[in-house]
Amino acid sequence: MTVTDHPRRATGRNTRQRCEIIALLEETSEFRSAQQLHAVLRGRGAKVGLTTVYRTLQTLTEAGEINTMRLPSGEQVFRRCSPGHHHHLICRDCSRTIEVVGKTVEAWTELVAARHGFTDVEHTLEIFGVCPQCASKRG
Amino acid sequence: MTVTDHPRRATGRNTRQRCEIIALLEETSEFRSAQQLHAVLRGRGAKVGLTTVYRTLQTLTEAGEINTMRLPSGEQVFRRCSPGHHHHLICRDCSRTIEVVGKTVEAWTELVAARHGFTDVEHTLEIFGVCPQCASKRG
DNA sequence: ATGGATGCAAATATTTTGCATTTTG
DNA sequence: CAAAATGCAAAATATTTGCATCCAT
Repeated sequence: MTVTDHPRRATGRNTRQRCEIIALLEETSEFRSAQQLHAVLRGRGAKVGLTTVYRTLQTLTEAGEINTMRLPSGEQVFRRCSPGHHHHLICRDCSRTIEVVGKTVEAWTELVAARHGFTDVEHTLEIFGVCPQCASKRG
Repeated sequence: MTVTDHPRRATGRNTRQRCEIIALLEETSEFRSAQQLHAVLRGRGAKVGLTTVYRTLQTLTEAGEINTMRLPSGEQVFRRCSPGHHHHLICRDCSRTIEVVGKTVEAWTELVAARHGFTDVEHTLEIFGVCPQCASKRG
């Protein structure tokens, strides 16, 4: 028996700022940095401090409400949890991104981690290549 | 026919600093940050600037002589290339790193990419967790 | 000698923290 | 009201860059 819905844990008080940040995260499932999120909120006229954005994202991450990862540049990016873990197939030229799901990989990483006695396992996998469109443009 | 040895490309001038950095990288295959490497060199009495360490690591990375990745903390870490493509199982607490090889994953990424018509495919996969030692220290 | 390499200091960039003030429950 | 949340400013980190000097080729 597996419970698949996440019970939307309490993450503190419902302040205006927190609600706005959460609402923004709900809009898309794309990864965005704290700075980007803050800029969007400011652009919309919402009065939210950058510090609050950072602190809220941290709280939400700890509560398991959002996912986070690091870009190769070192920036930390966040997105709302999408129903189901997946990876990305990214075009090196045009950045087109395709979401892919892989039971195979999930199982393999679990196995490898378990074999070495690791717990609290997570993983990141990104596939980079050139998409058909960009490949044909090249010749 | 597959060539497995890397031809040790030229990476500029053989300055004392560069030689010392490269020699240090050769000592182990563990991932270390620029700051760590710099501290070790300084500790040994080698006169090398942090800036030079950063610049040398960047040059070596571009030349394909060393591998680099980001820790969840955001720090960039480097290590000499080991022969053969592999992935890492990394402890979130102590950063202990175990190299793992996975035909399964390699095959899966190839398949996924091919299915979408992608070419020139590469991928990155890192597994994060808590190693047995750190887990027991926690209780 | 000459262009690449170095190193200091200063600039960036990102994220965190101290603390006084505001707000939610 | 009390505890939690906010926001500013400043600190802490990590990395990069300007520029004068140095040195390997």
